[in-house]
Amino acid sequence: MGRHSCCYKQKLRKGLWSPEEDEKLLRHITKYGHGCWSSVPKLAGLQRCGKSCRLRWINYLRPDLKRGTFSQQEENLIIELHAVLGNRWSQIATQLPGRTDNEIKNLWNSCIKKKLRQKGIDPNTHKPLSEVKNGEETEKASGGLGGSNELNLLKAENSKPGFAAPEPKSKPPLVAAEQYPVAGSLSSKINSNCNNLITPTLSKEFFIDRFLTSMGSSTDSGRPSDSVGYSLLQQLNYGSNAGLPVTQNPALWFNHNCRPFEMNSEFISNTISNVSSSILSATPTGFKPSVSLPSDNPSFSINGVHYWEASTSSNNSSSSSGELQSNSSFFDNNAFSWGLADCSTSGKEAQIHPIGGEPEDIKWSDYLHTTPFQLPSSIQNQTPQPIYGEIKSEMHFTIDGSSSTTWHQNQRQQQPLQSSDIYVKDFERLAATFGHI
DNA sequence: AATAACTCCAACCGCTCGTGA
DNA sequence: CTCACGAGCGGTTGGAGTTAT
Repeated sequence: MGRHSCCYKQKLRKGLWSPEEDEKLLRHITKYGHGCWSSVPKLAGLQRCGKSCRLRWINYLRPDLKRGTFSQQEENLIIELHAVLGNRWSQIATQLPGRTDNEIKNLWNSCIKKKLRQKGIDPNTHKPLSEVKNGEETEKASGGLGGSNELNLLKAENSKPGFAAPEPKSKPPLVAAEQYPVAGSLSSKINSNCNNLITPTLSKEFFIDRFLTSMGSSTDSGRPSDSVGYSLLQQLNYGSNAGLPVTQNPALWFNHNCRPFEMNSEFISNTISNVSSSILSATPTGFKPSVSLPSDNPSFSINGVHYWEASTSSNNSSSSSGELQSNSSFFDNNAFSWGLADCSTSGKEAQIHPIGGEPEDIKWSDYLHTTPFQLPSSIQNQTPQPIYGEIKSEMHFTIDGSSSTTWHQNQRQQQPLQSSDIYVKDFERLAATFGHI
């Protein structure tokens, strides 16, 4: 394919961006917005292609970027999301406000992968390495689909007319419950639920895949694609294993595109408002299917089917499948610490440490259980910094380029935002994602 | 001190998808 | 329907910085 057409027209600069270029791009976008990216370099007076400008803006200049090293919690979230989403970096990035897909991808490739391998976990499949090896041998021996009954069944099922196979860009890996207690509980739960609802033979990967595919199509139609929604599915406990009145008709749960409840942002947001003790104090209106969410009633209904909301027990992530699940987000459950070394430290300094206990380790449950009017005082008192001032203060460059060395050093010494600032942004993003801002 | 090896990450490349003519 | 174009995504690379020898 070669260079993009725009790059042929004139000799365009490549490589690292200079402070002057950053300044030009920042100034232009601040003033006019980016509009059509291909016209940005021309209008901003840059010898770059639009694509390069876009990338620079998204990955570096954008004002809402969180800078600095990834927290342990962020790392854990990435691992967990990767277990579910695979290499869908952009989707993973949507769950880490202020982080870019590129940043996450780099972290994964340079750091997390290595750590997982050291822990004996295959980063691609999230299974124990020994198991993966055995699996590969089995696959070689059987030839093709690895001799998996689930996969063979899936193959057979997919060959039926009108039963389109999921075709994700990159197939989400299997989730090893024993490795990731929380993610494992997710998949086993959806597996359990799907098995009960549809057929005991279809694999959990199949449903996860299909669900993710449908979530992907949500993105396509302008709605947020969101694994929080996915987690909420789990938390909703809409399966028969809880002794709930569920239909045996799978179509009510997954349509042929496997879009549960025609889940949309309104649904998710209202679900959150229920699950999180009315974080957004929203009255559910105008979404379908109907979800009635009386705030003072520990139950809710979807399409007329009534469900009971379990009491929150954030400490028990290993509750048996027969119990009502915690209604807190699975992100709450920090029981899934693998004791990975902190990426922010060098190999020498790397230490195994548990998650939690750090002041900045605010939990998703803190989002969900804190209304916008009841934010922690540290957050309430936080005065948002002027976004562009923030960028400039970090750059410290001069127009004449005389301090480019300093500028480059500063690039490497990006200071993390105040955690409370970060979480305010996180909260805003969460709310925005779910359509309440 | 020199330099080889390694790490990290910004940026590029190739591709797909969506949209409008 | 087809084509052209732009946006966006994920994989890969190049180079700057760091560490080891």
